[in-house]
Amino acid sequence: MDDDSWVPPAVLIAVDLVIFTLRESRLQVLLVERGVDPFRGALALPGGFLAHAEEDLLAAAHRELAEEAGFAADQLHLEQLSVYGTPGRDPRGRVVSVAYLAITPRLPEPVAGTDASDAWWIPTDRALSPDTRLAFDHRRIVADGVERARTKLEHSALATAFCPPLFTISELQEVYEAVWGVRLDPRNFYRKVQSVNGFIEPAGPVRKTENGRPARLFRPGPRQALHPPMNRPPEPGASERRPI
Amino acid sequence: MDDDSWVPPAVLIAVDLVIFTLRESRLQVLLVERGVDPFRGALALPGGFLAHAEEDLLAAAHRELAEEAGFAADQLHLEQLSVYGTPGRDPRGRVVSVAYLAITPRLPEPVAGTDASDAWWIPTDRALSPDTRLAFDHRRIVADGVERARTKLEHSALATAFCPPLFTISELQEVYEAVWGVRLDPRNFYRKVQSVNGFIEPAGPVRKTENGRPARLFRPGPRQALHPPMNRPPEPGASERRPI
DNA sequence: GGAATAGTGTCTTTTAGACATTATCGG
DNA sequence: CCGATAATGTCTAAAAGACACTATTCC
Repeated sequence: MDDDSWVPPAVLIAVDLVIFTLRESRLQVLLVERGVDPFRGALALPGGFLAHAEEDLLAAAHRELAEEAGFAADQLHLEQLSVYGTPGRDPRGRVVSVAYLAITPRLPEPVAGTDASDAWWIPTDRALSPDTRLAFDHRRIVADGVERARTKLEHSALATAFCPPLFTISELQEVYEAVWGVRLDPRNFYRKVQSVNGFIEPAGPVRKTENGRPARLFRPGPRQALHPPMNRPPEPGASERRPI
Repeated sequence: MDDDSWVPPAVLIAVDLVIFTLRESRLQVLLVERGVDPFRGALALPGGFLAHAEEDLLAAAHRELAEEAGFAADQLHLEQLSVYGTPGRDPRGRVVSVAYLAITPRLPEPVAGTDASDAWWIPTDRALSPDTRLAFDHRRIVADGVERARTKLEHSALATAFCPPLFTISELQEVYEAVWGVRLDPRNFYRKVQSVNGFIEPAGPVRKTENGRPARLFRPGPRQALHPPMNRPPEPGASERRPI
């Protein structure tokens, strides 16, 4: 196997961003239309190659976040999702891509300062449908991101990242319903979410108007990991419970 | 930023393996003593560079698994843990390393067919202690692996991977106690583990001897994700429960 | 018999889930 | 008043946790 002339192969490193938000009560992902040729015209996740050999992966992700989606550097929390390095995944050569997950509160219609081609918020179920053509293996990356978001909602305070700095419990419930794709009982949700340690805390006796009775406002609590976790209702598909 | 002469930087790709097992009722990790110069003499995770530019990441991990730890190719399940690519992490240059997690049942004393330098099973708490010198950022990788194993034990049937094909409920409990670092009530554990869907299933009316009453044998069930999950006791550190 | 581990039963407390009821807004 | 949403209360069923007890082996 080894001989003296062997040197390890060098490959290209890319970062891809799965940026989620909530719009129209649906989980949506930011996609850009590719203007250059591998998959020109197809939708793709924001991302790109490392700028130089000394650039940190997370720094590259933040740079792409600013360049392609107009988000200020540390405006958003980025979390590593997974790595995608199958040899054939990029026709230009061997590319290993590190995917990052980011969450943002509701934003004004299009995306702020898009540098490159146009960027759109696309509902994840539409992005994942076979009708939508996504570049590279980005359909799988989006699917992994959705799955990650779903489980993180159970065990972490991630849901508050979808909300503005002050939010009502109904708004928080909307996040859970959209990401999990289920309906939850507002009364039980109300109780549950307040019984979990430092998940959310009251933000003054302030209130807010809309249609019915004004709701109290809350802000994210100090606790990042939720104990006990939020309970995701079981999928109706599989038969649960032991036979005896 | 862009100009026509710019080309993306190429970096070296490595894979590192976090291989866990249970020995002496403790969670242990496989480490090899480095025989070559960056960190020569220090302990490190098994791993290495891609063999060639077309090698798949998972295939590279399996190859290293065989070369450095003597495990047959698909004898062990590998799962991606995380990526480590901080610019200074390898003195030889820019290296991005993909870490994989693997679990193996108890094995005979040293490691089977170690090709390279010597390999040892080291208890994770010792590997993570400041006294132990680990190469590169491998202390962090081991720490991430332990954390991953802990949470996977809650929600997946991973614990059975620590056990031989047929095992007793006590043996399974030993896994949970070692990885979580807690004591569990054998009677409640017994009930709980059997009430979770397809987690484990009885393997004939067979039995086994040791010291007291013979125990029934079980084999891993079909279910990979556990519903409901196993409950990890809360750390005694933080004050739990809402104040009112 | 005793020591040791396996397995069962029972009780109490907590939690999840279903759902009635009251409260506070804008008309 | 009505409609709408927020917030609280109440009941029931399920699950978690504590722990007594019985069962089966070896000595």
